[in-house]
Amino acid sequence: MTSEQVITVHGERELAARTVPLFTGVTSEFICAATDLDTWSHRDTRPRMRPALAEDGLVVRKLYTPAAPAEEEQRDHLLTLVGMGARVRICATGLPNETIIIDRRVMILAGAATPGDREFTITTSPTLINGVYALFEATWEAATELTAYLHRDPPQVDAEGRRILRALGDGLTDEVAARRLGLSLRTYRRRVAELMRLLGSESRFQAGVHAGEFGLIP
Amino acid sequence: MTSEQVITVHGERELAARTVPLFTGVTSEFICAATDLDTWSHRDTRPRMRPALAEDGLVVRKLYTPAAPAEEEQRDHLLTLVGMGARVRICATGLPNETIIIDRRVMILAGAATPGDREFTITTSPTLINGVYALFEATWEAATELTAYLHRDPPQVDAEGRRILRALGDGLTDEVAARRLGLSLRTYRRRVAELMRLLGSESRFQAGVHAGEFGLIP
DNA sequence: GGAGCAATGGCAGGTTGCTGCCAGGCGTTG
DNA sequence: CAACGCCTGGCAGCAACCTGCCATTGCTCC
Repeated sequence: MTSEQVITVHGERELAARTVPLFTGVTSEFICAATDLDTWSHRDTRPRMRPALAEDGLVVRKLYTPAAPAEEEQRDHLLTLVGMGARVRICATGLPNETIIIDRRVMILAGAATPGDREFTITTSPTLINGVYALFEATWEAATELTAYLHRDPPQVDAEGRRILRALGDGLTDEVAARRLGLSLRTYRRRVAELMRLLGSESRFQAGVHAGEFGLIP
Repeated sequence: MTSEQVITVHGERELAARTVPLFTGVTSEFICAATDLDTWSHRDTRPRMRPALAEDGLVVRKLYTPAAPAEEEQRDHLLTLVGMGARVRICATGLPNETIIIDRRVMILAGAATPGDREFTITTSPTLINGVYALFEATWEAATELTAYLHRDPPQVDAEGRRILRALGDGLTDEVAARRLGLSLRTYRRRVAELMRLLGSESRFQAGVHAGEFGLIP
């Protein structure tokens, strides 16, 4: 039996001191998963990433929630990254605390956002890293490419719309669904027509496919 | 700055010695992600799980790849677990090395299956665990319930069926689609009805959702 | 208050989708 | 050949869905 160290640092200051050499020394792969861009790694790596990305052989993968491309500034930055060769995907389901894996040798996990300093852990344990790496792969596979994600019209569906989509997804007839949602048949169908226009669908089947693709049928 | 230990053990023997008390001491949540059931945790926990599951308040979540329910024996075992109150989901995309999180306080990650002994790491670092936990959540959300997964008839859709699904997904009316596929309207609708029965759908919208879920609309 | 506006819901008449029934074609089997 | 089963496609009738029109309601703004 052996034991390995997991270094825990408090606050971004201390973290930066320890990780700057890591970021500049990336050779083969840089992986990052986070909810949005408003994180230390964003602020920290932006100036340093550019030269690294220019080289060949370096894979940069970034995984975010839909919150990231929601704001224009962040979306533009993401597109810039894509233009520089990074691969960016959006994951419809909730995402982890920030996770970074460098060259599959070093991993940094961010703790919960507490009022005081945040905690970060840095580890080099191959077993730990491989485990998290595989988990990341699974999430990555299920996510959609940023470009494809932005290509879709922003499906801004409100709560009622989602209830209607759920009714449709449950296979209810319009009459039953309308009654269940407290709408008149006419209004329900109006809503459905609006949703179909919103989804760019020309038939209910197609609308079902689209709604599924947008993750609106949970 | 503090540092925490990650214990690395070699071989299942040594692991069992360290983890048996953990397994028996589960109080609130037991999470397991793996490719299939042929793992140490399966062999190890089967006898001990039963009483724990009987109690209320204990959540057991298990995440597997489609390989797990492929074999009848394993499928039966999974269904038994479900019957005992565990939640089992199947993740279409690749899955991690075996991961176990107990009460969100202890985490065990399995290393790669090397010819010799396997490595396992045991850690209690909250930051590490929370990070992996959130990653697990994301994968879990994207996965489908075992019962729903088994409920699907094996979506054995032949080439014509897929052409029809594509026509539906393109939003064509039955008349246009039938003409384009060289079928009579009647036969086309027969096919659609068959597909809907196959997909377990009660409306075309629902069929669209299901077809999308099965990846039949590329 | 009254004009304007947006949302609602009833109605009517249309299209589309769904299915039972039956007639015909085609290959297999006795 | 005849009988049988299977698939096809036309027809008819029904159910479901779609939408234009208009009266009503509730709201803001002048």
